[in-house]
Amino acid sequence: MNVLSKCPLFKGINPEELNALLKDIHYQIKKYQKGQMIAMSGDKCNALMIMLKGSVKGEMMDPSGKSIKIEDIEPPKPLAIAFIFGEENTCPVNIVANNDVELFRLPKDSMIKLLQKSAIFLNNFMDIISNRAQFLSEKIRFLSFQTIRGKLAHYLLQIVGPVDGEVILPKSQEELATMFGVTRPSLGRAIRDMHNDGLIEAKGKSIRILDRKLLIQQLKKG
Amino acid sequence: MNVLSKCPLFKGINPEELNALLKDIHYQIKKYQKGQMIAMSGDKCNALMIMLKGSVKGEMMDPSGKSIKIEDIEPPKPLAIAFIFGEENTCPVNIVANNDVELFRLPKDSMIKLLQKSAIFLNNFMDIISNRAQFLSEKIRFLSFQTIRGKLAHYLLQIVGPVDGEVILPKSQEELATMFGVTRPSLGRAIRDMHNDGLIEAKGKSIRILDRKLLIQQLKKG
DNA sequence: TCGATTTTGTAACAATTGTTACAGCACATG
DNA sequence: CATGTGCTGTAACAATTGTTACAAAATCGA
Repeated sequence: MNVLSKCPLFKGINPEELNALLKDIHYQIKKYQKGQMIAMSGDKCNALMIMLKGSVKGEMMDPSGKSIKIEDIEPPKPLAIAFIFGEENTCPVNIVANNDVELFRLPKDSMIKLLQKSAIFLNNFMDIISNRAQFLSEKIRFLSFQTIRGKLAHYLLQIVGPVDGEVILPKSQEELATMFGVTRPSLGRAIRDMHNDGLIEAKGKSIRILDRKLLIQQLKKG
Repeated sequence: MNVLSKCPLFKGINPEELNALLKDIHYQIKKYQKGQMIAMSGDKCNALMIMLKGSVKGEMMDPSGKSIKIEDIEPPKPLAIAFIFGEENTCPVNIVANNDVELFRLPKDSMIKLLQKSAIFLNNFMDIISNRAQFLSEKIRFLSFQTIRGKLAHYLLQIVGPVDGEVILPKSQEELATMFGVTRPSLGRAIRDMHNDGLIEAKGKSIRILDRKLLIQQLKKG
């Protein structure tokens, strides 16, 4: 349970306290193999689930069946925590194991007990919920970029940060395209065009910003 | 305070109880005129704000300065409730008064007091937060439609519902376009094309579904 | 009712993205 | 080293959306 005490939900609760809290509470440890579907879009969110091991991806299927990758989640983070309560407490994404996965699972009513028992847990929960809302809100903003070039400019400025230099893209073009909600050849073209226009130097996964001003301008164009 | 007791945050709390709860708590009533900016994207969300009178709109500015209308909010609903806590408790949208507006404003620390005082309030808060997350999630899904026709099919099927017949669009094309994140002439073209293709009959704001099957197919195409 | 303002309808052209297909490259494995 | 797999680069064409501009229609307020 080392990982569990590192979960942001238990911040400020030391391991002894955590054990005491979990004493009268029914939880499970669940395991999944690579590729297994942990939760399907539309399934009920009836439990708190915290990553103990491995990695999962959250994907949203658009109406035509194409997937938009929302994020990868690793320990010690919780899954779909914002969707546990409410009139329609369904999971809005497919959650799939990227590799072998181990989850701490706490049914909803046990979780409610925890919320009532521990003000620290309650406060952490509310912080995390608002962080999730900010994340979703930021995703909306990103999807509102009108052009692939705009999305790319935004993404590159984010991963490169304020210091110029070469970075290695952490994802394949296919994965990035899925994240951007566009097709891979189109993303490749945008990279090529921006390389040819002198904004970046792109060699495979290696990217260097050549003209940060132009890149920021592209960002502002959306 | 009639409106306040109707707010979903106070569901299950009768007016006497509500008065008792608010007794030791510092709140304000704020007024705004049509067009006034109530909160700006990036402003701190340090208070619970509940609509008492009037109507406000939440808009997100995209990088190029174009606005995407997120929603209109009326009494007795709370504003930006999902963003009050967390590391980055900033408001992600501009909130502008559509007309004369009156708000109940409760500073964050007073709100925390309420959460600790009333389990009903706490439960209602968690329900509403999850409802907001579902709403944001649905917005992401909507923005992932690839075509304007797809967005329109989705929107029309939503407002018409399962019963065929003529509906009057509740918003101008310009407003709908803003909501869809597209331009007004392009939206008009999509409406015209779908009219010409026999999916709908469109006369100004009046829309009748002619071929629901084709419309659902269009929805599936994204 | 009239004038002002807003909304709708539309065309033509430009820009961007999607689709399909294939070749070449990089990396891992036997 | 050879082979298989996954990724990248790219072209050509099709489809969709944005932009600009203007006329007509609808709505609103005095």
